[in-house]
Amino acid sequence: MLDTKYNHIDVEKDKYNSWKENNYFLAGDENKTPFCMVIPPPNVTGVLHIGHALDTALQDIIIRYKRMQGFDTLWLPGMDHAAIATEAKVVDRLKNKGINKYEYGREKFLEACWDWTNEHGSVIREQWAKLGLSLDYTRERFTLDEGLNKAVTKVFVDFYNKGIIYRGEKIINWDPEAQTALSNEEVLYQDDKGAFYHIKYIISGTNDYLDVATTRPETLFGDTAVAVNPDDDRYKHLIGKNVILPVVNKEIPIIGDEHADPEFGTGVVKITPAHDPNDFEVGERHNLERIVVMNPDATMNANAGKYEGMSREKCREGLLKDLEKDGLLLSVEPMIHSVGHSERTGVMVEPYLSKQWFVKMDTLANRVLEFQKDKDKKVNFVPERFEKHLNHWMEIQHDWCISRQLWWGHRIPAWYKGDEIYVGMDKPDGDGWVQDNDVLDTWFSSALWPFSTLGWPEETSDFKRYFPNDCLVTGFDIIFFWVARMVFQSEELNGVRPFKDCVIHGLVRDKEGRKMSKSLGNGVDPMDMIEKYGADALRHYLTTDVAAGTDLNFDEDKIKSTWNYINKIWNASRFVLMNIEGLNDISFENLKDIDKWILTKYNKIIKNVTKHMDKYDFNIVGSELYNFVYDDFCSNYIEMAKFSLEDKTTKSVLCYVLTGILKMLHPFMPFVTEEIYQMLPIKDAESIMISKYPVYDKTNVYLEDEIIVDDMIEFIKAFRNVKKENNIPKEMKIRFEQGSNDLINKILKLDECITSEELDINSYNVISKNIKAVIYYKKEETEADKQAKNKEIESLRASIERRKNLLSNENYVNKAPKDLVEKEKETLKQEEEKLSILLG
RNA sequence: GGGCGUUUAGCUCAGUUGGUUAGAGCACUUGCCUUACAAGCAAGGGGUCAUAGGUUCGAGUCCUAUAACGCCCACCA
Repeated sequence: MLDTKYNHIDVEKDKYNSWKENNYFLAGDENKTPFCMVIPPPNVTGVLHIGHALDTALQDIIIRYKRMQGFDTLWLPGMDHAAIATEAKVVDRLKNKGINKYEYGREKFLEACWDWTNEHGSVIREQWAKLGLSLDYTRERFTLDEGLNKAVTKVFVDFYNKGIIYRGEKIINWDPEAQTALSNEEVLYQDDKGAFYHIKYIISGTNDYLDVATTRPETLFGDTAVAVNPDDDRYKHLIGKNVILPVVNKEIPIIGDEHADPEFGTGVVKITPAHDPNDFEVGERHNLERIVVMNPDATMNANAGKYEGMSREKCREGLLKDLEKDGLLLSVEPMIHSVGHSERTGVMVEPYLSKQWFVKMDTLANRVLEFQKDKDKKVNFVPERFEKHLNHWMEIQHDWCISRQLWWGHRIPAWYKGDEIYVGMDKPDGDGWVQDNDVLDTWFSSALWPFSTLGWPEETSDFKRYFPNDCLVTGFDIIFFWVARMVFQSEELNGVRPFKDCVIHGLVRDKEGRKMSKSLGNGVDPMDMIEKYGADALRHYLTTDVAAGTDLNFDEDKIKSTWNYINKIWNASRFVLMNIEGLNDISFENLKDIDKWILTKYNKIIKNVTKHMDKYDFNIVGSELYNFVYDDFCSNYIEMAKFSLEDKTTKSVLCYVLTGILKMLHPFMPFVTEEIYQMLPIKDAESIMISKYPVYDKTNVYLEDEIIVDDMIEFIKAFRNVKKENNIPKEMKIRFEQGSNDLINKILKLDECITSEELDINSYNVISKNIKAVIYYKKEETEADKQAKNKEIESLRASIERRKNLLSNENYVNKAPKDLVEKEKETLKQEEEKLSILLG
């Protein structure tokens, strides 16, 4: 027998391993229709956070639902090597041991990375188990494993041969801390305090000057021109002349270029082609020299003259002083401007001229935009609005910088000998070839994840069976990083979308709505929550609290109340199990009104739940089931069934409906539902997770009987209300004028009422649709009672008035659905009757 | 500058194709240890659905404008 209290620790112990050992997580039943999802591979940098718990719980709900519906479900696990993130962690770890990465050497460093990966990988696997995720571990992959490495290399080589991947010298985002290039997505912009520094650039051979405004004076050493707009009347006569670059004292030309906006600043722009992407383009148009003035660590190089070796900040300070001394600093105008920072290290990103590898985006992106117009080819976003995010990103079409100056990752399959480049799967023949030192952006490999994990580029049976995937679940914050790239890669390499549906969820924030972060210390460890309330409560809370796609403000009190909900389910099950011992088959003979009533409600719930599960509307499913469990099943059916517990039909219905409830709840709360399922006397499977999901059965829908019991419930509620609101004493008598009912007597314990005529001093009417009764009791009507009665009469009159108006409105009667109008008429009739009784 | 989201009870949030009196949890009031559950049960209080217009017989829901807050993208010499 079950304990009186739900104990999540006991319930969740050992179940996961038994599921796993029984191979319930395994895919591959060829008799079934395949359904496949791949997990967004977590970084091996650390442990899972609450966002992972949400993300994976959603996926487990989908996969368990589909599995119970009879699909051959594959949910493929794996992890991401997370190039820059992991490398930073390992560098730190070595640093703590007094080891420098470069002195340590590439090979040994990579070994340290693998150690890290193995340690954290097993922690993550333990956490997946705690969460109850039904992942097929026989197919687990790692973005840096042999097969995926091969896939990545093949894509690189093929793309190079097709001209989609190229090597070029361009301005890229440089992280001076990690000392690597970054993609645009890895740069976060934030508003910083800065200033517009107005500097005097003397026009050669005159005493005149141009007022050049800049936010980055220290890049002055790389200036190779000054630009004005060719249509700017103030300056256009100067085009072709030279100015003297301050401090450096060399002549640079004044050029005319559209880039100079006459409306902005002074209308004069210094051009630094090696340190600004716009200037780079201007430089290309005018064939200007590119002078790099910084080292990779963002200290100034020899081109900065006496400032060589200083940090960019120190250089700026010194330079401004010198300019001021020479009278060349005209003014300093404070301003707020947004400055790019590295997503990973947080330092200010330096636009930096450098030779890198790029993916050419235009063709790839345009194909995605085309596919999204075709309903059979597009990725269906849930909620739909996120499709706009994808399309928008595709329209921007910045080429993707994919090389990273790191060691941990897929090494670029390019070899150099003098000016020669060779790109191929293996090292070229002959001596003197040196492989590119760099590795690829970690997202380059995860972009292939939906198919590389299934064996691609080999035509494996898994690939043929499970690709394209059916669904992918992830947060909106990585649509650009990951979803977008999977989509264009798959459409280029396979000619199809990588997955049919893409379910997007929001961020888990703290209670105040702030982003969780290390610096605020407001993060929540999902493992702590599991310890305190169980994975079932955590999963149900995270996946049903807010509407799809919106952020969730984490509130521990709500998990607590979810625990209470589970305790309710536990106790309802306890009651059912206590009363159905020995039941060995389900019999629906001689169904009573209440049996028909609950079966009808139950089937309606199945229909609704299935519909919303299919639309990934889990919060709606959650509240539908919650209301069904509390109101229909516990408060009403169980309470009414208590008077016919010897009846086999009652036992059958209790068992049948409870089983269905457990099954529909199972995807959300796998552990407790399994625990209870195992105790049922009648089961259709050895585990609930491989049992059959409930199906709507119209032969068990009885609309007439539903109305009868609904009416009884309404009456019972009204009776209790009247009794309480009017302070009616226990000594009373009740006389039914219509719809007298044994069950009502029992539930309201009316048989216990004293029936002496002496009580006949005061009376009160209780009516519902078809049940009418009068309560007689011995108590003088007080002033408060009278007032309450008057208040009720007033509100009834108002309601009748409103309804009469509505029904006399021809437009309403003609246009509104007929059954609705009928209902209104019915309600009006009742209200009028009630009023006349009240008025005596 | 462009786009998106949010605004509903004291707090956190639901609200499906427009349709009776707008829901839940927590908090609050009152009464109950009614042998499934006191971490519970029963009954109740609390909302001019951000504002202003419009469409409609009917608007929390659709349209237009405005405001506040949040997010994304672009630009920022």
